[in-house]
Amino acid sequence: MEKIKPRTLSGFMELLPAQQMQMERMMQTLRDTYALYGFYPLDTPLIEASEVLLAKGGGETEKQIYRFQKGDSDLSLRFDLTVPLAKYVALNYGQLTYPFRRFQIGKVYRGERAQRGRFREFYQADIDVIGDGTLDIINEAEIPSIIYRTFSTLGLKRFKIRINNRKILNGFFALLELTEQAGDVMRIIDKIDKIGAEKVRELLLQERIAAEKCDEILRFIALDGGTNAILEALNGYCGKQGLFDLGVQELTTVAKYLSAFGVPQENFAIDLTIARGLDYYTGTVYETTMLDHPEIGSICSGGRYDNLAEYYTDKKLPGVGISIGLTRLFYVLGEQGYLDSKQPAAPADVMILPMTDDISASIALATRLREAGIRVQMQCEKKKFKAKITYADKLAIPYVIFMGEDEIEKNVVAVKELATGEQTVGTFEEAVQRIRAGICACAAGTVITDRD
RNA sequence: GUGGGUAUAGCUCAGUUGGUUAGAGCGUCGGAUUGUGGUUCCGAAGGUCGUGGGUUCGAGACCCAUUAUCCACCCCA
Repeated sequence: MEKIKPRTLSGFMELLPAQQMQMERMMQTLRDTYALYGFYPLDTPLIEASEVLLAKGGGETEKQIYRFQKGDSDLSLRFDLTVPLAKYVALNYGQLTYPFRRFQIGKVYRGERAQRGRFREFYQADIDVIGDGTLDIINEAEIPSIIYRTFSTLGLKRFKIRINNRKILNGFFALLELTEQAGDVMRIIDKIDKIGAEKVRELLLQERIAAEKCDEILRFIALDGGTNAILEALNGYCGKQGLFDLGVQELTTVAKYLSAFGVPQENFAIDLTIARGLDYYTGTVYETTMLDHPEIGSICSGGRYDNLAEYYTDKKLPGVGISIGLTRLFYVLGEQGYLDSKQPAAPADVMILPMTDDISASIALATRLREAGIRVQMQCEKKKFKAKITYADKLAIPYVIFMGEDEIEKNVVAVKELATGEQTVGTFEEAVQRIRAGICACAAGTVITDRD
């Protein structure tokens, strides 16, 4: 019979078992960290009615969405977690308590061309806080502190959360009478890291923006010298434009509370070039990059939006949130050699190797070990001894317990640590103790090995 | 959507200006070694060279088409 060649679609990440273990650990770290800040977990369908997902209409998302027909239904795969959140909140408005804090880790789909670090199916890990009518600015400082803790817990050190406020940019553009082109200008200046100031100037000129205004913009977004210096310089521009002044005030507050939340100076910075392409952000915007790998681009971004669910309800629902591109982050970390290989990603702590025809004693032992919280795998295939122990070795299972006639008769447990070859024979309790000690020694928190 | 590259064993790849029977490393399986793995040694299996057509006495190689895939742009996590 002709075989069909197995293949995985381009842009879809599929991992081998050991890598998947690392991915799962990373996800668990995110869940645990988010939970520390009092967020509800949320899960929503991968598929939604197209009219719901595309309520906003137009633009890139419409081109990139996976859309299909099933019977008479027009359906689409979600392309982010924010739109489903908006739908969810609008739908369950009356049953939620505000501010509503939720986190969601899930796959999203974008039908664009795959490339390095760019996937068509990928995980996003989102947190958002949604207010009913109002939402305090303090949330905009808390969010980056969660990013900080998340990345720190993962084991990353050399990253920077860059912050800006759209009101400042919009206000500034208004001062230059560029309100009409604000969206285009933002998209262009957002690229400055990648293409440089000269190119940005060219692109701005192409938008038919006067040369002196281009220079004004470039001079403004280049403001630098640390948080305090930038805030001071921004104050110099105040008093001419209401929105601008409000933005400066917000940014000042966010910067102040960021420190209070314990984010170290070296891990955040005000950066007026951060604009974010998406046009629904209205205030604070975030972008997080790895200092040693700026070419990767943003690994986490988000911001403040004033009207989450405007396409579904008249209720005003302001929010602030961030999204970590988990698949890209994982891919990039793996490629850069950051993923911790010292921690073997074993599916079990111990493998029992029965050597008798009747394996009842081995089963009983496995059950007792599992009750003690130890992950156990039994190797009961009819294979040679060598094959069985090789199996444990390949899976990086650290301990093997031999259950032969001698051990059963004397009611002892023979534990061998594969890495050292050291083998001990003792009571069940001694075995548990030894295995537990071994697991603890290598199971401390982090997933990533960062370089200082 | 635009531009460029690649397609040979399960994986990574080599294959000379077109010339007999298409190779290596890794992996897999068997053996040395039936209650002690990793190393070593010996052996084996595994390929209609992406697909279709063309040029030629002769094509894995050259040409055309097609599909897949990668990289970059657009846009984004």
